[in-house]
Amino acid sequence: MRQAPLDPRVLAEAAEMVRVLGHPVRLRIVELLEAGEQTVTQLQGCLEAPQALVSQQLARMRSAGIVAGRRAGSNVWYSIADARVVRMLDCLRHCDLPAGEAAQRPEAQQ
Amino acid sequence: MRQAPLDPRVLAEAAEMVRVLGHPVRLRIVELLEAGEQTVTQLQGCLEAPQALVSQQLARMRSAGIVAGRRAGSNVWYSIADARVVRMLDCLRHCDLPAGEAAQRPEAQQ
DNA sequence: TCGTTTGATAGCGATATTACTATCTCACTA
DNA sequence: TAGTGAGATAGTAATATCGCTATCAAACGA
Repeated sequence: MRQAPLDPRVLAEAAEMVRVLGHPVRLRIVELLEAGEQTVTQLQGCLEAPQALVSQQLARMRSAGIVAGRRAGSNVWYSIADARVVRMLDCLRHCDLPAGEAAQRPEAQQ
Repeated sequence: MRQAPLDPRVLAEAAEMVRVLGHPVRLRIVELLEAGEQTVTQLQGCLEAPQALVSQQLARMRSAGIVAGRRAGSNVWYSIADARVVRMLDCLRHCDLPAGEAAQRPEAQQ
């Protein structure tokens, strides 16, 4: 039974979102944001990455509509702005390949 | 309640997979493969894209372990090789934002 | 007002992607 | 064996991404 294919526009949108998420730092950031709003400094602390890098990745995600920032005093609190992201994370978590899948990949074996 | 974060190794793996999926043509290909094995020519027909492009994207996905090809005579039948992909598609489909989400994006709201 | 903290950007070099054309390798068949 | 259809791959130019340093701009506190 054929699944209904994604509408072309939705697919393009989805690909764009997925691409932005396909980066280790950005993926970790959204994972951290899943727990609630975080400031750049907080994220920076968790990621142990230079501030500029964190800010850059946030900017990229912001312009993709994945996260949103809200200024409060001298801080900017970031949060997830696209519901699809949460489900993607959920999915990735529940799909955590049990170490076998990666191993049994043929790929240049021998 | 904090969700258990993705294991770092799994996260890196996941980011890699997600990145590969984050491309309109590749995303469409896996969507087509969801319906079952397809040859390159079949995919090419659906995608209306030059053969080399399809083959290249397949190669990229193959080397990422996302799809697998099996030769049968002069044809190569491709199929999805990573279970996570199917769930990702599922997730994207069930999240198909009904044109509203994109519109109500805050984005530089004051 | 001066210094500090928090965050955003500019600019840059290195590297990766993209999509294309042209070519090459198979497997099959006349 | 020559020809053909199905795929894979080299080569390439345009563009995008990555992560860095340096700087800029607010907001705040002394």
